[in-house]
Amino acid sequence: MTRYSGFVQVADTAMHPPFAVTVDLVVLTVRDGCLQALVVERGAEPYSGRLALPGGFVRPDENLVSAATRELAEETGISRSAGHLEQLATYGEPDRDPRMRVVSVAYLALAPDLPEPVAGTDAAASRFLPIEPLLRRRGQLAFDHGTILADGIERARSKLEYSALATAFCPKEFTVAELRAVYEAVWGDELDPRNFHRKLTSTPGFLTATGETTTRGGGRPAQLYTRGTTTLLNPPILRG
Amino acid sequence: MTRYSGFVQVADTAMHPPFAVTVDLVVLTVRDGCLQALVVERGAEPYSGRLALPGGFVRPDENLVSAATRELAEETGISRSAGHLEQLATYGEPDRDPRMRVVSVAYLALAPDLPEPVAGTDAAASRFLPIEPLLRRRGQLAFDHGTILADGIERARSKLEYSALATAFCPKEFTVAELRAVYEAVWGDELDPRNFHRKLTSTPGFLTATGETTTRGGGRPAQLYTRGTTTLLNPPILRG
DNA sequence: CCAAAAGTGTTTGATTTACACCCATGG
DNA sequence: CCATGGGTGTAAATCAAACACTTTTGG
Repeated sequence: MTRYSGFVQVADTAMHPPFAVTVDLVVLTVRDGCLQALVVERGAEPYSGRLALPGGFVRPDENLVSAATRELAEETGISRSAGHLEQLATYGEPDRDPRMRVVSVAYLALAPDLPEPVAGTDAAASRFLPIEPLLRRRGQLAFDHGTILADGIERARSKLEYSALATAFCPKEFTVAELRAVYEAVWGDELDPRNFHRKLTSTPGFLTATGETTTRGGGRPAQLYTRGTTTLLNPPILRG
Repeated sequence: MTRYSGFVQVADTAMHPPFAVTVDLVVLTVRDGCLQALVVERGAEPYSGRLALPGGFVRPDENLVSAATRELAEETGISRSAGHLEQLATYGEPDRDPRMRVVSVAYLALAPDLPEPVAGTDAAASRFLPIEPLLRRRGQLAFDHGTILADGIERARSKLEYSALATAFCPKEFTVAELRAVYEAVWGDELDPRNFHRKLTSTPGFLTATGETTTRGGGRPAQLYTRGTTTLLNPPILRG
């Protein structure tokens, strides 16, 4: 099988081996009290029928973030403005795709719980699944996507500890208890509601009170907040 | 100017735009009490005569770490075993190289202070320069290497805070004072020698005493240590 | 009024900081 | 014996965990 047919010819006459470049996405959300990841079922060879991460080829005149943003919108309907998007890592083992030499730039996206992937688009084939079974069977995922998924989850967990990233899983306005539920879902640990509340509200610039309250959790009305300007949390929520 | 002459033809008949893939290296060391970065002077267009980061094309059957390791050895004589090497980020703006579409995977390397780059090799053209002037004139660097360098330094600083990475700047055996000098060089801050000593020696598994002592710092002989097995430091050296 | 969740105050123990002090060497 | 840096002890200040207690809603 011909892996690729030639070399890229550039103007200075040097010859460089050609690569295809893709972006792959680890999209995480918190749903039903647990951390879930977005997967698609592959419809074509190789790995037809297997679960894979959403992603696709980078276009000739598109930068990497744009490609990731575009794929995210195409496959989930999530716009860049909600949630959070950051580069994760790049994967380039020569045999990671049996067809040809593909280097994949992986992105990590954190999104609030959405109604459902938008039907009638590519997103129809995509769905959120709890990460525990996915990680246990990571070898079943297409390509090296099991590794990419594990790396993305590890990154998300470690960044949540000492940054305001958890708010990316919440809707625009949220209560302290909703934010706490995110932390508890990500680690499985229980946190003391009272100390958690004090810690976050006493960090200046971390949360911005809207002045509105809600009773959607039951009980006494809770203050609604939006993300503040401070992104770093020092010391972190969980201590090792 | 022809940016590239064609498309990569793969066996399944799909056509994908061809990219060249390179690795670029941010190599840091502590020398003369300050953080320094390895740069080379470019000998060819584009950016001839400008300072650039060491790096080069990824070969057809080579993975990304191997390419980074190879370039590091070729340009500095540093072997993988000394120091530390990790992936930093990937840069893929369509116009970052005027010749063609190049995606560059950047690696961050931390190395102990070496005698000198090995002469008679590619390394002859490379040298360590203090990071302050380089960062001030980051716009002068070839391609987007100013951005890559800044990202690498930021990553190194933030990882040093809460991990054992600082030992990568030290020779195999080192004293607590030598390790403290690394932290002081990286941030410019002064740290209390006594509390610093207590903190590191009381973290189990962080440092391994060799039993040997040295008087190379003057004064009372200091215990020599090697890196321990524990990589994480919690809480970190510097508090925000 | 009761249950449920939000939010505050206070106690206790751990951690950090600052700095006094002793130790072991070279000159 | 003195200067130099290595290393230990300790008290005061700060911070975090645990939990009793008050507040404000819905039913």
